[in-house]
Amino acid sequence: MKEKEQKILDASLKLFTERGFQGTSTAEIAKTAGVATGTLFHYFKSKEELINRLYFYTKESLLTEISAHCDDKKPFKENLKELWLDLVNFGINDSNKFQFIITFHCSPYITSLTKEEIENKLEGTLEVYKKGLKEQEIKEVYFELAMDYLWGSVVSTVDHFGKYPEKFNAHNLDLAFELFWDGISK
Amino acid sequence: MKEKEQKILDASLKLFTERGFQGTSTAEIAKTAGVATGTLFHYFKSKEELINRLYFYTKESLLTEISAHCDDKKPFKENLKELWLDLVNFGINDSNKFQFIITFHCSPYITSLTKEEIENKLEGTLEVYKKGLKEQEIKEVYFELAMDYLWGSVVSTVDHFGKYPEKFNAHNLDLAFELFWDGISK
DNA sequence: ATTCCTATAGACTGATTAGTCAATTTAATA
DNA sequence: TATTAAATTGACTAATCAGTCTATAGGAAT
Repeated sequence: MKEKEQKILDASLKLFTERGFQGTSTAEIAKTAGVATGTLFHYFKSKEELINRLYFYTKESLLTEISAHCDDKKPFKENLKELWLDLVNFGINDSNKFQFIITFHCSPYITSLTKEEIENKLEGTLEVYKKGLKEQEIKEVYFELAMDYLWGSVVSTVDHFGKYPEKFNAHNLDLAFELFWDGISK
Repeated sequence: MKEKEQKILDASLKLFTERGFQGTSTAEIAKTAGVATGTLFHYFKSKEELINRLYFYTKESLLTEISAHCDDKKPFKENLKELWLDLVNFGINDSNKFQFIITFHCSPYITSLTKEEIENKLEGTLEVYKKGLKEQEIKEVYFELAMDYLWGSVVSTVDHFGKYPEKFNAHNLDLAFELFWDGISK
């Protein structure tokens, strides 16, 4: 990826997250990225293409962070905790990307094509869960409900420690995971 | 409240939720409400005042819906379930208001004054929780974490049934509550 | 050296925006 | 009925916006 293209993505991520899509002008993005508006439209044919590429880029970052969490030697709870912790840590350390994802995941500017492309990449992650289900360690709630419960727990945990940074430590992180785990386990 | 003022609030709620704050023009709001732009600015001195009054109004609606859930004769779990169900049902039945609240609760357009005013009204709701804590029915997680866990569970449940409306029935609602309850209870 | 393509710049444009203002209608009161 | 204040209108304006266009600069290939 070209250097200026990356600068434009970084600037957009920051500004879209802070002020929203319509609240951010392409002129501001160009200025923050240190390029001319013409350069922005050279790499991205419209503001909408820019936000779609940005959505794809942030979701890819998230997926990279959470790959490979199914070590058959470890107990299921441990595998699941690693996944949960990776998601929460991504939310806290890469908070701009995480906030962008949750703000724009149901935005009308993101085309369904963009969403499909990235959702397809998510399949692997689900393996952990399927294993736990097979081993009957977790409740027999249907798959979609369990997944939304997992994601909801991650989002509310990240939001919580964003609101109370002084509470962020290993002990409270364990507490938050146990809330999630005791809900989902048998 | 004057009739046209209410029409303007209703139109704003719909349009802000669908297209965002910056994505909605005052001209569109006025047209949807069936008034002239001059009338809009007669009742609301700016677009920002409009969204702040709307935030206050939607949060008041939410609070009205969830009042008085501490019947000492009933077991704690039942009281808490009523509160949880009222929140979830509000999210599903008044989905515009609910979506507006979660979309704009950390928006820069809502002043901290507006937020304070409404948060103060929330105190009463917490009584249920305090009772359960005293009776040692729930885990000794600190107060703020438990509250954020409760709200997170409500949001993810509402989102879930919004995504899969065909799954919305009493049985699955109970399932979703049990996920929450088994997390928080001892 | 010449050709040709990509990268970069920033002035410019037509469209849209939040908010104003002077004129008019409505409603209430004296 | 006459008077006055509040409600309502929509044309108007100055500012801002997304995207275009023309002009250069650089570098690779011939």
